[in-house]
Amino acid sequence: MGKLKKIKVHIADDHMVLIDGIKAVLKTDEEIDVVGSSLNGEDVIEWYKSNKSDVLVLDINMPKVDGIGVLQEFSNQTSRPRIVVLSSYDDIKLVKEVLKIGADGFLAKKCAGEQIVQAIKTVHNGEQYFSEGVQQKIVSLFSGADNESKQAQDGVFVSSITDRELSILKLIAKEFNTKEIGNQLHISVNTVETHRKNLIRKLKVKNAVGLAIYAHKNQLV
Amino acid sequence: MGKLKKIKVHIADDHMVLIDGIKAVLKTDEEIDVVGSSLNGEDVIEWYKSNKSDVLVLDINMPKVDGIGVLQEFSNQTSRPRIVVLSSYDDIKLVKEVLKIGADGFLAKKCAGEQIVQAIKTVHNGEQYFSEGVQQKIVSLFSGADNESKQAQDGVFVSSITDRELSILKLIAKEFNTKEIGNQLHISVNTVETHRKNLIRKLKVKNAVGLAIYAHKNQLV
DNA sequence: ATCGAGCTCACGGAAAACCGTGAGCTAAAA
DNA sequence: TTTTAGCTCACGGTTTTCCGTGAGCTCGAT
Repeated sequence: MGKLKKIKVHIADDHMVLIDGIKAVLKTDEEIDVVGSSLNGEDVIEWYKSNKSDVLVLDINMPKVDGIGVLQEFSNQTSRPRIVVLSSYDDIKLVKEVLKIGADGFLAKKCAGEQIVQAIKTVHNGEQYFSEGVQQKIVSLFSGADNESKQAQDGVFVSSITDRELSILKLIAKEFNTKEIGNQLHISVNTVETHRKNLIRKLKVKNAVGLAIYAHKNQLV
Repeated sequence: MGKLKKIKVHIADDHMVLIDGIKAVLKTDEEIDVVGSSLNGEDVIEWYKSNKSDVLVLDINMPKVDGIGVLQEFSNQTSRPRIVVLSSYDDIKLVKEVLKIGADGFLAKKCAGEQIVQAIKTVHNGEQYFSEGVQQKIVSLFSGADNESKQAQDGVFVSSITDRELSILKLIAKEFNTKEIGNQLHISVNTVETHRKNLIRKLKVKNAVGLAIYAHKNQLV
């Protein structure tokens, strides 16, 4: 029992049912030890100020500070845990985003419980781990013919939206209209319309409803 | 071991991680036995054609047939399991909806794992179970002064939307505009606008974006 | 048999969203 | 230092949404 140096894991998810569930699953594995858990991003950051773990299982959709925020917090720290992102959606855009800011693995929640064990061990071993559907999507992106692959990237990898656009996107997804957004941000309605226009183009949706849906799917609200 | 007649439980959720997690949690309880699980509503209905359980833990947001659909399927059956609805959102409107069509309990996913054990035992015992936040909301609705309570009900309990309105709502949430919806349903754009108007009024939102958000929050898509 | 709920449709006007296009400013990157 | 990316704003025209109001039809409940 004292022989193995267990992998210390911290779990962050706003659904306590899921945390308790994952804990119960991981308890069956001898190499893994759950040393902490958090219900929101703020608590995660707080926890790591006075504790440390080898791996962090991180949900994207959390109150206060979300998974993205936590990743950004860790991004300029030298000593940080390996991070497995947990998400309801296996959205390739989201995968790209979180990889860019320091995630080591990506696990869709639809995966079997056993996979989370595998994911933790894999990232702890210094490799990257992706659940099946994600893996396939990534591969298919780079397996296309040369001329097609560039277009495919244009189509799938969104030219990332700017900070300002993100603000507008969030407000649109909160049911505010152009005039109200302009007032809140102290900018002209014309400017808001320009941003909305660019968002619609970049995110390849048809209208404000599409933007709101995108925002909700990507847990921006 | 053979002494206790265990409570047979079936779990339905589209996230296998959650199923495996709940299974692991329930395994620690001597009175409960997980006898099956499903990843979508169709499988749930299929399973119960040749099996039975005492309690069904049912997620609302599932592909193919969602939790609502499963409840409706059970609603006119004599022999059906007690049902605990599991949902990401502790939306009082949703609670009212599922209770009306036969749910026995309502558990928000943010609850602790232990609560699911309690919920299963409670509904199996013939009582209703609600997680804390939901309980509070229900109580607060009926604890108000007489003159206020009626208004409060008007505000919180939505005058339920009709089947046709639901169809339109779903299509709006899929980014279709009025003309497209009219074509798909073979009705006039005027009619679609009427339905949309009534939806905006009934759901107390400001515009189509609000409708889309409502639809997504309530997992109608 | 009457009543109400649900679905259908129409019309007209106001408001908001949508679209293209062009352009000035600033700060950071090449 | 030149260039680029991001934020800002304007304008005119088209399309869509929003809103009130009224009305006919059907079906099931009272």
